[in-house]
Amino acid sequence: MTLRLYDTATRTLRDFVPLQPGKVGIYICGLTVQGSPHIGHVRFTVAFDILRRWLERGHGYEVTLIRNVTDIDDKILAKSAEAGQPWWAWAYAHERETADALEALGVLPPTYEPRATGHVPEMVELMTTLVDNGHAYPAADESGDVYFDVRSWPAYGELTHQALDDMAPAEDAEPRAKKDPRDFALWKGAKPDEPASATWSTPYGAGRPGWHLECSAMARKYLGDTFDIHGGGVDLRFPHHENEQAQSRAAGLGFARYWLHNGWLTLGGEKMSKSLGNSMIVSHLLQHVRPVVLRYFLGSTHYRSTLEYHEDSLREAEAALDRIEGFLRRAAPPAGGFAFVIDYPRDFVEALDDDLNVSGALAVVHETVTAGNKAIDEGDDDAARTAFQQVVAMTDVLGINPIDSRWNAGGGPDDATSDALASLVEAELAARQQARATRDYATADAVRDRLAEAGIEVEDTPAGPRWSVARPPALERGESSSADNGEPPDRDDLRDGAEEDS
RNA sequence: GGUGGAGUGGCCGAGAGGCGAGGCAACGGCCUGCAAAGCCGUGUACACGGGUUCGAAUCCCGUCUCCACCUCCA
Repeated sequence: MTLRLYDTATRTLRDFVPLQPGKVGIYICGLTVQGSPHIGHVRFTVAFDILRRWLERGHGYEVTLIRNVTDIDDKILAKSAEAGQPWWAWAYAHERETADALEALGVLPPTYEPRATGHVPEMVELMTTLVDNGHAYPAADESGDVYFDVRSWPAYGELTHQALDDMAPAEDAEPRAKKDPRDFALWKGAKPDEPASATWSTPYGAGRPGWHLECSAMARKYLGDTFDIHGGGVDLRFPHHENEQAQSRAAGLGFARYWLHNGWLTLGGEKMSKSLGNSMIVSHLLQHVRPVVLRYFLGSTHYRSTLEYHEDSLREAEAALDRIEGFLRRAAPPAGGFAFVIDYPRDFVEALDDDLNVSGALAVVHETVTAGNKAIDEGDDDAARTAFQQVVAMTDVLGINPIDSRWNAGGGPDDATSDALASLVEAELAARQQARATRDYATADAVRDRLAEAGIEVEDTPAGPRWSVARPPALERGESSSADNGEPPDRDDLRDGAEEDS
């Protein structure tokens, strides 16, 4: 089977053929660690995590995944100054928070996660190449800025299919010494009010890197001059990715062979932004909902589509996931286990190979769950076991296997406590069974009610009663907005849309 | 002005000329002492107007609406 991916550079579905057989290099633009990530910020990590898992598990590729951390930029400097902290402390705190959120969501760590500030020499080298070959120039004023000369690169605009003359020129707050208003900064000269720790010296003066240059330099360092896939959110297509490609190719590098861009998470039909307050911050939301439920929601639709979040989204995700989990627990393998065979249903493979159609893949998961439940009802152990294996294999690829120990590790009672609880519940259930045997249903139901009050759910099955500790339901209706009560809005909430940050 | 994306049933969401993806919700049934879980069934969905076709949600023409990007947003 061939994996086909939609390449936004050519706007076509292309067969994926890696540069080197058996290996795939992927660069994804990571987050600028200027604040706490909201769920819109992390959608792309789930989307590309599924791509990575499918390349590895479905196709056997060895994947090198690079996701950078932009740990210096205007907003980090501004916000840290406002908070009275060093910029690097501010950046690191949010880098940690982001990493924790992604870890909670089961996003596999990238092969390398380079920080921009750790790669200044590589950036300066790239910049020097561009100045030397005439595609970049130091600003004529004394600003210390270095600009890319878009007029010197006829292919500029190629990635996003725009003609240079049709682009609206930037309305800079302060006029800059650019040859063309569309020239973009490779390097930003140091400003007097900025901390000295935020500047590095270069042949063109002291300053700090521009955003675009970072990614070109880091992609080259870890993936080579030419690599397979470059991914990111659609908003990064222009200017960021256009600029990356222009500067890298102008420097003689092949750069990315396929471009993948993911769609938005929307709320009320509009792009999620920070003006929502804190309710959508991943760490806040995870106080109310299991990580696997949020992961299911974020990964439930095609990566290029917008994904609409509404107040019932997480409850729907939880219900769907509970159905899958219910089947896996019903079909739990014998204590001794069995030889596990990875066996993806054909339709599942076709769905994911078709530009990662996760909705189609999830449909196969649910159909397999239905077939498995039916097999259990009919006592067809072989069919039930096959379905069990398939559902585990498929949900592992999507990162939503509800019985994966990663979702259940930590936070629970220790073994001794669990054992004690089990003996108490089982004593109660034995009494209830005895009552049921003598048709004393009042007593039997009283036991069940008592257990329910303690948070123990009981289900009668042909094999006898089963019990489990009930979970609190995901996010009650409206809770997402009330979660913010009493908290002052972010400063950004008070600004207009042009200042929205993400 | 330029460049993209999108309008599918109560909701979320795939699909892309003929067979109603899937999930959530709802209703009915089977099973159950009763529940729960599970299974079975129930919907006449494709923004609007034309056209092509034996057949259009899907192709063509036109219209409307929404969203995004256009120099540091995932």
